[in-house]
Amino acid sequence: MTDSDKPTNFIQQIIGDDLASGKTSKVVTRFPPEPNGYLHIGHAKSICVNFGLAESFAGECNLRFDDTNPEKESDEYVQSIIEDVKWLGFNWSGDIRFASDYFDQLYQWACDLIYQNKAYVCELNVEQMREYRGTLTEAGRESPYRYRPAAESRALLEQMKAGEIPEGAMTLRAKIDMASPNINMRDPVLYRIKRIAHHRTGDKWNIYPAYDFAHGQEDAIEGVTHSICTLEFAANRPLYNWFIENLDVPSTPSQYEFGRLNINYSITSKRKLKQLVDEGHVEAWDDPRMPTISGLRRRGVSPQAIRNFCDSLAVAKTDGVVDMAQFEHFIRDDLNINARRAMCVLKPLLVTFTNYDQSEQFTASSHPQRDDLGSRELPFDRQIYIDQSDFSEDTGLSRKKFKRLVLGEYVRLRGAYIIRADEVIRDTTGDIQEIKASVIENTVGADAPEGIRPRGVIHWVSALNSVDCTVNLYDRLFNQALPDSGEGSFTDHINPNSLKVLKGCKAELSLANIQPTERYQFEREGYFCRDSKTDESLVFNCTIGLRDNWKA
RNA sequence: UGGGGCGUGGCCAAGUGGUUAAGGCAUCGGGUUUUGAUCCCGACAUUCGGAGGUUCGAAUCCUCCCGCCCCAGCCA
Repeated sequence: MTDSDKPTNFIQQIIGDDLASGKTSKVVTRFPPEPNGYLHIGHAKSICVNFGLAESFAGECNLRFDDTNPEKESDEYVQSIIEDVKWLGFNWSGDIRFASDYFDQLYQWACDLIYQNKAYVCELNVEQMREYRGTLTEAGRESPYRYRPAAESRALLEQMKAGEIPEGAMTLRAKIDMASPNINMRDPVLYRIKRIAHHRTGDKWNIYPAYDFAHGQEDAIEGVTHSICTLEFAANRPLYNWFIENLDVPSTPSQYEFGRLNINYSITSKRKLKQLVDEGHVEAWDDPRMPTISGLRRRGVSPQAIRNFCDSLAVAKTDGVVDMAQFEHFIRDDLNINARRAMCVLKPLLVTFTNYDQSEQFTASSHPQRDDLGSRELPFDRQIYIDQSDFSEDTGLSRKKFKRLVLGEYVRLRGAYIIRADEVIRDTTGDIQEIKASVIENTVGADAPEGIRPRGVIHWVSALNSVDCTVNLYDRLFNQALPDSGEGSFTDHINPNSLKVLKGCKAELSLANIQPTERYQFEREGYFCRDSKTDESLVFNCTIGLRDNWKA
């Protein structure tokens, strides 16, 4: 679908209206991750939505780190997020922004609120505050500290800031409405004491602003016009607006919410992905089985495939679960068009020709539909490898069911000769060790001669001129469609067989020195890329298998 | 349960009172093919969570009911 015939979503309609009415002159959006983990496919959707909206309306999109909680954040996460956004191909407007750059301004606004008698320092502890807050059905009670004089709150806040008050002893709270049906409005915490260093501000601060007190004001400072977030923040919107209305902010942004991305057999929660890493269920954040941007990159998924997938998703208020097959479709779609073809035998079976003793070199195109991708040379010798699954001794197999090599019959070697299997050589244990076969003359690049009907086309590699490699095959990380639902932990549903390592695979020579950023199709197998974390040996990661429409 | 949000085929969805309810994914047939890939054709909701009502006409408006998600962190 092209941009023009794609239906406009509700946010595009709102922006269109705002532009038409003059409410907005230039659209400014923002992608505001907290640097407390690596970005995942769910963030990719948010990135595409925010940057995409800005681009389509000739506006701008900021990259802002919402680093208001030093406890969970680090520079490692900041760097990974920057790399991932860049890799996806988006350009943010101006410099990278940090909530921590606004800490002074935020503090000033907190003081303003105190003098307006709309904020106070509260000495209730966590348990007491929970008790006073009330429940979903009962109103809360006002804190005994709610009406303390502004000057007193102001002095106490200064002490909190100076590190003179122990953690947990005091908070700064907004004075709104303890009976509000919206629990977020029941005197929310604005500042809490955290006497720990921040990855950017060091030990300058002993108090840090809470999300609600920071986010809208950050948007206002940056001139964000449309602040787009996910559905779970809808209940925070009245509070977001309350701060914008009660503070002397430079602009008035509006918040809109859309449904976050869920994919079956996967997880899109930073917290849970961190748990997978911390508990060692996966190798790291960029484990190729992870739905992180870095994991997908290492797996061989292209940024364009991720963007195409995200663009295929609806920006709406429904919270559905997208089928993994939909993502896989876009991964294959992009790879099919852009990946060079090569051959690699995963489970080698030696084939020796009894009527051929030369060495030739064939030229094979790198892509069946794209000449611009060039070609490569394929050495052909008297011994080759084919895949074990491509040979059978069962002569009763129908041609329709088994389009591969059968004892006594013919098969086409991709880009090379038609051959016939003549004899099976077994080892002492009775396993097939080698096939003796014959090359059919003059069949390279030519139709099969009269009377010879190859059952199909199989891939191969010269046994004398190929390279050894290791291939990592992946299966879904979870064996349950919704690992998060039901009783128990999502970790109970981890697929123990999500990684299969194949050693002793044989790759064609052209694959020996490729870069991890190049993506290949190993014909008849799937799409692969070289692993970026192992450079001493040749290791390939399977991005995704080819579609398999035949029923065995 | 108070508040907020959402329910259209197996999945994601368009649809904003007026021809036979878009499209994508998946699935199932068939064709092409030196990849069982790609590509190409074809099939796939008498019905829009349910029940009433308004209307010449309803997925779209009204009423009631049912179901699912989010909010009771000094997380974001």
